[in-house]
Amino acid sequence: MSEVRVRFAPSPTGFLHIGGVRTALFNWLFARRERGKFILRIEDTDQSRSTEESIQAILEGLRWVGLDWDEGPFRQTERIDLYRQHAITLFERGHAYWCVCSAEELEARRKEAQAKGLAQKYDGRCRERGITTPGGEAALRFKAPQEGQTVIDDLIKGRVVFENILLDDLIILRSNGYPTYNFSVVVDDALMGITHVIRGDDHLTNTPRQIPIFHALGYAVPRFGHLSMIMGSDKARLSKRHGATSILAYKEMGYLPEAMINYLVRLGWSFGDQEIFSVQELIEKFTFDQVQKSAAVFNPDKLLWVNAHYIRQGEPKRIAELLQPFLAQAGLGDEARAMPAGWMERLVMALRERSQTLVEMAQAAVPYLQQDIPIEDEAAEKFLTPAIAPILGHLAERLAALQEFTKPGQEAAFKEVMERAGLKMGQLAQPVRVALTGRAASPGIFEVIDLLGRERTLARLRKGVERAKAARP
RNA sequence: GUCCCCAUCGUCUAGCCUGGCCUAGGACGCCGGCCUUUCAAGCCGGCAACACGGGUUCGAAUCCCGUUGGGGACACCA
Repeated sequence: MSEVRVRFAPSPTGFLHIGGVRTALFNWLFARRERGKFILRIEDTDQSRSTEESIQAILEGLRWVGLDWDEGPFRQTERIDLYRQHAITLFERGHAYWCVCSAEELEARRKEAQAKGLAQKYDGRCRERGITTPGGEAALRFKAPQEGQTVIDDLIKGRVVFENILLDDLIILRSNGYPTYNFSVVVDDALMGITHVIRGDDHLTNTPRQIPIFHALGYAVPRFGHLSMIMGSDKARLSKRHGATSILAYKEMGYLPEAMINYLVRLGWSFGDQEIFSVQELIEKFTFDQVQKSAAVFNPDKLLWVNAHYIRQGEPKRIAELLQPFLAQAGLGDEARAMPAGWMERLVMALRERSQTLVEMAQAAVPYLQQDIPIEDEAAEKFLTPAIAPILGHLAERLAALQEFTKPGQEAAFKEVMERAGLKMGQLAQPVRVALTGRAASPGIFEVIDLLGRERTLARLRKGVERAKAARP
């Protein structure tokens, strides 16, 4: 049984987007499950549009989501000679011919054909010219078969049949000596021993163009699997118009890589009713026959839910580490680092049930890290009233008098103050919450006290008393 | 225009291959409730779909044909 070899072959003409990551993920999962190889190949033969920056963004994006590759990254621009050699071989064997039609002529003919409602296909006028050594600019065209059918037994779509009469004589070598996509892919897939070509749906019609090239070159044809596209809420193909589509943008928005993986895999693949999968589980369970044939709409709300799930379930220590850059961005990096060991983990445990992203968590962390906190007007108006001032003052006294500043003592203090004032927990806790955090919503009040510690708790409580006294009745 | 792919709640999907167990299940979101020191989380409940039309069959979400709708491809881009 030969080894499974799959590849992810992005073109570096922009950032790595969500759809690309999903394609890479399905390839990677299949490779890992089959104990095969996952190969990374950069298709940068478009000189004018490829950038080094894009290449780096692709590598960084893949690393972030944990899709490690076994071979590569190979770059097609470093393999140009290989393509030329193969192209010449094809010419020598009579499978290709020189074409001297200019790009302008071709464009004009194409437009004319379109206007007349005819097939937009090369008319083959250079096919029989038998040019052996082109004088000026010339491109090499592949002689596509014009009879019979090309059948694909697709891993996902099933049997797909194309009539060869529809096949165009594709240019395989441009007049500038560079190979075109449909040719370099075939040469690389063949030479790299790719056994399964798993790629986007948009390549399905390229497949019947590529298969004859494999044949002409005398190489084995790999198996193909075409994944459906991911669309935006307007059912149009996902693009910049739909907001963040770069995988790294999600990192910056505070999403966890495992959440991205989990969400993306469920976009088109399923395992019964299960929603949450660890990567290990995915490797064990992933199969192509559970991959959906139809396109899927990207749903940001569900991604958010998955992310919140992983924030809640994650190791507090790790979440705390991942949170650090977001705190730094909020100007609280130094404060966070100054906290005693284990404190950040307690903070994470207190905030994780209320944070859907790390950005949200960083915002929620402000009252516990910042020295002076603003008190939201609406919250103060509602809860820091003159009537509550003496009661808060009393609570501050009781807390200050505690021998040990621990939860049982704090609870006793609250209880005593409540009884004396004839208040219920909610009536006391809300004003305290506003005084301590400046907000009307927060983790449990004793968790807040624990995070703030004795000094800050007492200071903020006293400050709250002043604010309450000064409030309009 | 030509060719190709696709079609279950608003969205992701189970079920379809191997018709009856489907008065179509789960998840996100939404609505209501419970819990409760707030907000969440959690739990319980609700709303909501087999695109349409023919066939095949005792019986079709499931098989076949057509229609409609959506997507993709038709470059010296990838």
